[in-house]
Amino acid sequence: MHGEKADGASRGRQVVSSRRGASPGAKARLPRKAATLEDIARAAGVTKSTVSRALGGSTRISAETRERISALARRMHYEPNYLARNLTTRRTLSIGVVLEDIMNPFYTEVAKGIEVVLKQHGYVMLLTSSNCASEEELEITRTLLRNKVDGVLITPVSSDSEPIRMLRARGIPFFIMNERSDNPALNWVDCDNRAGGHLATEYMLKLGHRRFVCLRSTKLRGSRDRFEGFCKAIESYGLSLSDQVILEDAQTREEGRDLVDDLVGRVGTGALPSAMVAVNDAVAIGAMESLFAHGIRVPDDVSLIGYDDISLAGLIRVPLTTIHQEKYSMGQIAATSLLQMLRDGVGKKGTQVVTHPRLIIRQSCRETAS
Amino acid sequence: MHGEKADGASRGRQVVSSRRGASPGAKARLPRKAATLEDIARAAGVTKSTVSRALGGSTRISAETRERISALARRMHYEPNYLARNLTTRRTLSIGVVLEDIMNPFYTEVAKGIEVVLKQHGYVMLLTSSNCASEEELEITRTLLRNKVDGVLITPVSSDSEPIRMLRARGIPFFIMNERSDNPALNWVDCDNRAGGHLATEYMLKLGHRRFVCLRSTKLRGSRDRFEGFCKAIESYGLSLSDQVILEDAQTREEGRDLVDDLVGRVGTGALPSAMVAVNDAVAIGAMESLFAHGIRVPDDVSLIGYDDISLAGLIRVPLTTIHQEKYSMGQIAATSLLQMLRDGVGKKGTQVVTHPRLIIRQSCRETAS
DNA sequence: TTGTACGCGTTATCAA
DNA sequence: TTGATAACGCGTACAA
Repeated sequence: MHGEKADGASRGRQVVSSRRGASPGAKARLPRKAATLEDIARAAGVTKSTVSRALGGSTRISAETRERISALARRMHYEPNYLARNLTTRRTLSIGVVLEDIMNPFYTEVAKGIEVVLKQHGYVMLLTSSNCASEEELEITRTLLRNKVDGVLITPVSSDSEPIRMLRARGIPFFIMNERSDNPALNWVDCDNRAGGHLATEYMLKLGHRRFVCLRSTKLRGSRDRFEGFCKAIESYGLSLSDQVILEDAQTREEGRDLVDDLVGRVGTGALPSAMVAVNDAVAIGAMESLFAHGIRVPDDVSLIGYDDISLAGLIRVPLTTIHQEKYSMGQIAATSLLQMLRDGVGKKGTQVVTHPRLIIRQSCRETAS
Repeated sequence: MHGEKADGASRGRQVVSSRRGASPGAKARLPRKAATLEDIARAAGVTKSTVSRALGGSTRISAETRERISALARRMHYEPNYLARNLTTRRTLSIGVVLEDIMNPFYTEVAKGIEVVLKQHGYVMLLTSSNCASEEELEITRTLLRNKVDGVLITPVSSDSEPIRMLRARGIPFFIMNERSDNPALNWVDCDNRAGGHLATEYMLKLGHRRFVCLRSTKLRGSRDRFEGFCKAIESYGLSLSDQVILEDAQTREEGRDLVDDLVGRVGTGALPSAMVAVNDAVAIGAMESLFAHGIRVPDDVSLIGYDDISLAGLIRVPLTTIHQEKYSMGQIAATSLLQMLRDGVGKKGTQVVTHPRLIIRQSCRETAS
């Protein structure tokens, strides 16, 4: 601890010239030169090939020299240069991860699932957000290619977007998350959103609700399927869709709040349907804010159901009944499968996994009074 | 668009042998060989140095050839190999980011701030969690070194931990987040936790509270300073610390809940102090759960204040009064400063930034009845 | 304005 | 078991 400061300054390291700041006019500071195979070879009195073998765990080397060289390498704080290694081996032990948005608690969980698996296998993760913008997604993908990632995990804007084509063209193994494709060659893991939408709506129907507000989205991933599930459930009960209030463009918490604000402003608090189905938890939370702000109680006056089961769903004002998605698993599945592809090669037919939604009953829904 | 499928398959590319899967017994699939400078040079009838200059924006090249080569490069879908480039330029345009835990909403916001800045400047982010474990942190740092990141952003287990020493020894620019150091050479951005702890407690005192439960931690980053702020505030009101209930080892929501469960079990619901100060929001949320479970209302019976202002703090059952930390800014500041160091070189004295906590008044605190 | 030649750190293929 | 040598893809002095 006390020796720490002296450490960096006084300890004699191999490279004497080419010190930082030594060369005049060098604006940007370059890192001290790290020990290389060559350095160790020199110190050990062998060639770098021998060192490479010793450290690489090759069999064609005597136990004695291996031990000697390993000790030396340790003493010299040798760390292999993965970049240089990639030049010959074509592998970087790095995986590109493209998510819609890191901040989104949904994707945060996915990221965690990925991270755990990758770390376990010694891979690093190059993480970026696409923000759902095609151009940005494309740019990111290019950057990943330039960095020679071994594979890519991606929640693409669309499964036939340009980045997907690029990855295919380059032959880079990749795995699609939270989206699916008809192409049997592609690998993906996706939630059964249709079933989820149906599940949510059916639960409300079973509680006796007959008039609905549906806060849907046309842009959000999987939202179309969820809406289809909603419609199917409604119709299976002999109800008419045209009797329901369908609000579009509900993506965020703010939009959820504003849409409900708007609706209440138009129809008043009295004529409100007794049930609300939201495309996701964020929208549901926004809707709940608006309802309470108007003196409408959840679930006493209006029942409300979300989708995703993000971590805060159970912690909000009224714990949210919602549809659970296996987010952590989604990341794990994708990462594990990708690494397997890296090991075994990619087959003709892709790996395609559908995860199944679960209803999580909390306190935001109740039976209708009637 | 329609030509897409044919693209990868039919267009004659240089490398004819060494196709994927072509070589028998090749277990791991290798990516198709991407176009290199050499390939373009051949196609253009020049040398690779010319191509390098044309694409690198050098001035010593005729506009005509530059245009011709650029067009060719575009047509051949050329992407520079950043890894190979690093061998000569010593820069990778990549930054290693080490956070305690990606899933932690606090660090998620920090990560977002970092990501935005890095992307803006064309850097990629190698993101990992240390999970607060020294060995893991060390291993991660090694991996980052091996990947030759240009710089590192880190929330270290401690500011004099081994990884910090390694980075210093290697001369790799790095920036510490959410932690500080006495060493004037180090760069860090940290919140003034002492002031924050004081702020929270003082607010409670002003509301009339005189008996406190303090849910503190000895492990958590910054928790000692927060506790000091707590103590100082208590004493400045002429109160005795020994009259307060100090509960240690409160880190997580679960621990917050269990500690309060415990306390209520021991002293009963009647003799509970009127105010609770938690080391962070997670602990506060756990405490709130426990209180409600015992029929103790917040803020009617007990006032409760958190710390961090994580995104869900305003959304929980009773919107949480808390101390706000500039998390997003913290990431931004660290990333921006690091990139600047990369450009201008690191000076003798480090950049050290203290961010100031703010009190966010919501609904979990109220004046004492008396 | 362009070409030649070399080095970066590593693995791989020979030959010794 | 070891050594010499050639890649790998790129940048860059230096020469033309």
